[in-house]
Amino acid sequence: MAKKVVREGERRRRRPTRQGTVLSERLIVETALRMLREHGSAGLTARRLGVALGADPSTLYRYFAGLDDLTRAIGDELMGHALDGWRATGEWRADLRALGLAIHASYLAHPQAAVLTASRVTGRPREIEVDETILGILRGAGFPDQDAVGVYHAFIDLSLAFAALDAGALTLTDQVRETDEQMWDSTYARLPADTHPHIAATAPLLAGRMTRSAYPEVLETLLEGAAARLGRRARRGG
Amino acid sequence: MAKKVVREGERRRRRPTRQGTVLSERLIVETALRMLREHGSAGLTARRLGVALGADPSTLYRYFAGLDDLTRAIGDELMGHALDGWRATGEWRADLRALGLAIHASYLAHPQAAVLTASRVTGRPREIEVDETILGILRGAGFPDQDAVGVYHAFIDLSLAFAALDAGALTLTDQVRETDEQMWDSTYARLPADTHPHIAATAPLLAGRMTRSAYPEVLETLLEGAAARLGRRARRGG
DNA sequence: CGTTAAGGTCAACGCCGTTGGCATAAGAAA
DNA sequence: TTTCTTATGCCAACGGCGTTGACCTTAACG
Repeated sequence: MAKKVVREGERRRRRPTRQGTVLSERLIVETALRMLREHGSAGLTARRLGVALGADPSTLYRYFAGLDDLTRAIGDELMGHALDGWRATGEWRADLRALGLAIHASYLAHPQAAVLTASRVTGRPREIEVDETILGILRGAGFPDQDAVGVYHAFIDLSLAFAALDAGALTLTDQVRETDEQMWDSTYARLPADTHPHIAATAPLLAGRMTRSAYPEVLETLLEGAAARLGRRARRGG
Repeated sequence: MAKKVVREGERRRRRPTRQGTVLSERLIVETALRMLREHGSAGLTARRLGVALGADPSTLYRYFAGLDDLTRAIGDELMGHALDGWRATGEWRADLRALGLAIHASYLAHPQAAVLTASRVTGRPREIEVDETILGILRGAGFPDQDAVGVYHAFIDLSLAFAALDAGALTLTDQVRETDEQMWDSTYARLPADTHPHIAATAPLLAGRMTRSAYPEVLETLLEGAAARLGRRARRGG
């Protein structure tokens, strides 16, 4: 077996597989992401990944301690994507909004991966970079450390939580998702007004709204709250 | 095979299994919840559930179309638990806060189930009951339908999203979770101040905060925002 | 150029969800 | 009470899974 995983930096011998591919951590993660996108989260298996790479499944254990370890690497890759598509403007509220939406979008672009990784602390480079960036924005905006950490915590968990929730909906098979979405028309819209007056009264509004994400609005509310706190503190002359 | 699932209401013959248990949808769901709690989400398999019930695994297919179907039923059960431990007071903000925390707590009490079900629209009775309740609170508080639906959407998705996120952390095996939590001490606290000044400056605050949920604070922020909107509308004399 | 061990392959283990076929006893009908 | 039907249980099997240990092969270092 793979007694021990060699870290990417210390890897020396790059021996091609029988089918000729030269493996690397990066190649494996990218291939896994592609498979997730194309075949869904149930579509990523060690065996299939092996076939896609042109390598024996057990070879993966030379690079990752197990699928769980691979999962962390995938999560970090998503964080990296988010950061790559973001630029600082110096205006804290706009920057946080943009970064939050970028993280959300990056995860939703790979829903299967998002579901697997959103609740993990990877401690890998790109994740750390994101955290440093957020804290920098907040402290730069004048939030005292205590508040900065509070807003950071709310911000990152909110973003990941919605990423996972919204991604979860996307990972369902087409058929199941359709069933879920039609629930608003088929079940909720037909509840009689005498037993469920409030749902009945708002059914059309619900059907129009519940199939898209509440994340942008909630994020805006959070930023609004943070701005208010910052304002109060400034006015108090803290 | 189980050609067709008989719905609970139409079930007639209650034949005991070889080992003497008399099955029912309810018994199966409760047993599944207990297994999830005791053995983790990887611990719930059709075979093990069969053993726990004293029945052949394939018998489950007489009650549920598959594990996915069982999953929905489990999710609805969690919603039921939340609602059972909640009482209305008539003060909308307190009521929503309590209900949100009850939902969050109910899901966290069964993290493995929460992860499986949080992003599903089950369309089952208890879920519908929760939705009707929330909409009732908001409309009763004077929110016009458009706003009520908006706040409802943010509220329920926020609560489920955090339930899933926080539950996700709890579903990790003890060893993995410890690794994740220690990350704040082992990795983040040791980042040098010259490369990661903001993390370095706030490391102790981070370590103290990141291992608990941000949900209560974020929920409060959301309610604050909703109250503000309601106040503005009232002052405008809407 | 010889040695070493990294990094491949192979075969096997014990799980998994699900299905088709079959047996049997619960409850309706007589 | 007996008979009949069929709901509901059981069994055996399928193909797939993650992971492991033993074994080969060859790239790279001295």
